[in-house]
Amino acid sequence: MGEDDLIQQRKDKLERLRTAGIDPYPARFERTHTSEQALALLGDASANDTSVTVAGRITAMRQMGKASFLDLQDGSGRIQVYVKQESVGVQPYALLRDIDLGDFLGVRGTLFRTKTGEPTLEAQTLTVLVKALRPPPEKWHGLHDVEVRYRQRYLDLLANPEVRNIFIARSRVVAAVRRFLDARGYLEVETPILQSTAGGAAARPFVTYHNALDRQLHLRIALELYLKRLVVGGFEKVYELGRIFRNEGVSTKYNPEFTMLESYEAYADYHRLMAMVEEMISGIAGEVTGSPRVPYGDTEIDFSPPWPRIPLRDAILERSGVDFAAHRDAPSLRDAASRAGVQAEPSWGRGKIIDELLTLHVEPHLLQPTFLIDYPIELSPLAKRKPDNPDLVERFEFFICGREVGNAYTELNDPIDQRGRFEEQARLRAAGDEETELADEDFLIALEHGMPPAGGLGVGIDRLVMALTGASSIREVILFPALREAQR
RNA sequence: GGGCCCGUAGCUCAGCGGUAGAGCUCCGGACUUUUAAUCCGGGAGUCGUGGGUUCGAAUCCCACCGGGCCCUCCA
Repeated sequence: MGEDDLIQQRKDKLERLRTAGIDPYPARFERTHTSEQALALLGDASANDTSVTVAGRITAMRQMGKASFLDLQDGSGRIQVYVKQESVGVQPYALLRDIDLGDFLGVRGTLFRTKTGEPTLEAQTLTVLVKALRPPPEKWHGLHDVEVRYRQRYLDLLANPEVRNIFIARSRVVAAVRRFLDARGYLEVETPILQSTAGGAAARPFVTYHNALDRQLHLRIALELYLKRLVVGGFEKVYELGRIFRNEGVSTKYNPEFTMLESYEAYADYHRLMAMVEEMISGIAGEVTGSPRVPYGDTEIDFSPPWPRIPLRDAILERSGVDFAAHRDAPSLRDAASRAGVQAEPSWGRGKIIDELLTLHVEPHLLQPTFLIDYPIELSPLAKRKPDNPDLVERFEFFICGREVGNAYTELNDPIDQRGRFEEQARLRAAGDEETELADEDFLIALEHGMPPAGGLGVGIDRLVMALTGASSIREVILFPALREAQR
């Protein structure tokens, strides 16, 4: 029986229902209980014999002549339904002939326990709510084909409860972030996704076009520059939780659109932000998973503060033997890096080589939450210099499960220094580096009006959810991850 | 963009030069407390697509399409 035949069979059943005067797609249905609420009633002796009405999708059917058992799944769980010809009548019972797995049914009845003790709803009336025209995934093995899981996520969600739980966790993480920041007096804002120049990060943007304005636009690659304008405008604590877009490859760590949290707080510096990150993320871990320690593979991640704070220079020196502070120019550092196995291309500047040393030698080892602090100025065109060392900036990134999850710094608010940094980025771009920060004249004008000292934070929400749920691929925490166009 | 692996029934998979298979799903029959219900019977396929080698290709070779993992790219 091919797929088309299975669908035709279900269409035939649909017609039989219609012929019998049954609407297979009624507009509404009143249920009195979810499956979870109904099951809870069985523990309550005073509720015995009360009539309950539930509704859900049929996930299993065991028919035994004049009686049948159905499993009904709804948003709260699953409940077994017992349908007896004697109770519902001969005609309604015969209806089951035209019911399939995947159909939705409303059931009114009373609760009892079977002889094996399973709480069960004995049906008095059945109502067809939806006739499904395609068969659901098979029940034993469930759905494992990764491509189908991603392309038809609804089937994945129906068949695999652990997948459902990941996305429930994701929703709770986002809600907890909002609660945390709102409670600290932050204001949630929304800034443009379509921008004339996409700034705030070193990444290639997607390009699009506005017909009426006859103008090329870019999808944002970061939230940063607009949020800082708001700090200039007097909002002292702002944040945005939003989708950003980067025109780059797809892998277990990267999806071209992902969710970023960025927050800015006047009169905070990067030390304050480290304390806030520890408090926020360990708190979220507790709220979402029930504990600040979360299982990860055969070990566990401990989110309890404080997290180690390691200067980037020390971390790279320890893991690769390269002391970038001892190599003040790109050629010298390139030599040292190549001895440590990093093949730097000629177009790479000093910052890019340091970044590569970090990615290759340090990042994979940072399983437990760790702050790396004090980055070289070449890598951080929007961060404020350290007062005692102008080659370094007051910046940290934090890592969990061997992946970068967040980035923060004391914001550069000196407009003249900022202009100089953009000019340096432009020189790197001219030298062949495609991923540099683009100068944003409008942003510079804002800074020239004066931005208070401030600390800014960015957190990759997808990767945070990965760390909290033990997911090994970013596609497991994005409902509809980027894929190539389907065949056929 | 590169390397390795994968694509066979609606689902999960076996078969790896000689007539396309299993379990579940599906259809018919029996069955009033089943729960991977059971028992009897029956259906189900462009073996990802296109070329090639061969008497003969799901099986070997090449290209393409799609997916996975690893590299590259990427805060």
